[in-house]
Order: sequence, then C-alpha cells, then structure tokens
Amino acid sequence: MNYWLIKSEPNTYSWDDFVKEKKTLWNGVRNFQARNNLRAMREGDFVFFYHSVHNPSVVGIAKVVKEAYQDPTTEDPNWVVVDLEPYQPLKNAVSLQKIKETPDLQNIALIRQSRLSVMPLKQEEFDLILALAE
DNA sequence: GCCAACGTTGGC
DNA sequence: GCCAACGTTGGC
Repeated sequence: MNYWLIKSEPNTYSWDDFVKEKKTLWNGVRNFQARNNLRAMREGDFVFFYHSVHNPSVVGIAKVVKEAYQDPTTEDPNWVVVDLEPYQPLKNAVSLQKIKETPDLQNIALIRQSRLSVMPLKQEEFDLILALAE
C-alpha cells in the first residue's frame, strides 16, 4: 500500500467537482517526475486531494481504482492517467500553513518541491496529515 | 497581481 | 551539451 498527494486548482477541478463526477481519470500530467509517480500508483492506494492557489489545503482522500494507462487526451505515449474515485472528505481541511508548522512534515515534496503535482507520502506522513484533520 | 522557483526550449 | 530565454506553477 502506497500513499500519494495530488494537486488540483479548484478553479479548474475541485474536490466538489470530483465528488459530483464520482470517478475521474487524472489527466493532464505533463511532467516526467509526476508521471513516474502516477505509474507507481497501485489499485487501492490512497491519494490526498490538495487544492492549490486558493486557500491551499488538503481537502479529501481519493482511492486509485485503475492503474496507469495511456492518456487518452494525447497521442504522446509518454503520458499516462490513472482512474480515481472519491474515498472520503477530510473532516477539516489541512492547510499548507498547518503542514508547514508541523515539524514532522518538513520533508514532504509539497514543501520541498512546491511545483510537483503528483508526489509520494510515507505512511507516517499520511497518518499525520489525517490526524491534523481531526 | 507579483514574483520566485523551476522545467522546457532552442541557439550555438 | 551548455546555458540563456521563456513559460508555467503556485505561494503570498
């Protein structure tokens, strides 16, 4: 079991849009490092859904329901998508500010590599963010 | 809206 | 293959 975090600008695609749609293919990743992370996702993995730009915060949990396959929105074989379903919303959104204030979360890519849009999390980090949402 | 960080492109 | 220019992301 692996844990991940993906970013989305709520103006483009928000958690609410995701819940309404019930299932989505996560397309549009055009960065090799993010792509490699998508490829490493396995069915059943949990993925934090993070809103960037406006009140940046982790807002919900998604679940991987289909592993990486060719991105149907491009011919370019470099790019893949995964299918995701909403799992559950966080009781309280965990803001970027709160994450920055948490000593044990200083090493996550969200902070160290602010532009990466798909990143792995350790189980401890995932659990810690979950605890912050209580 | 500004700007820093950083990935990509293209000239040489 | 280097590196400057440029575009984009995302925090503030």
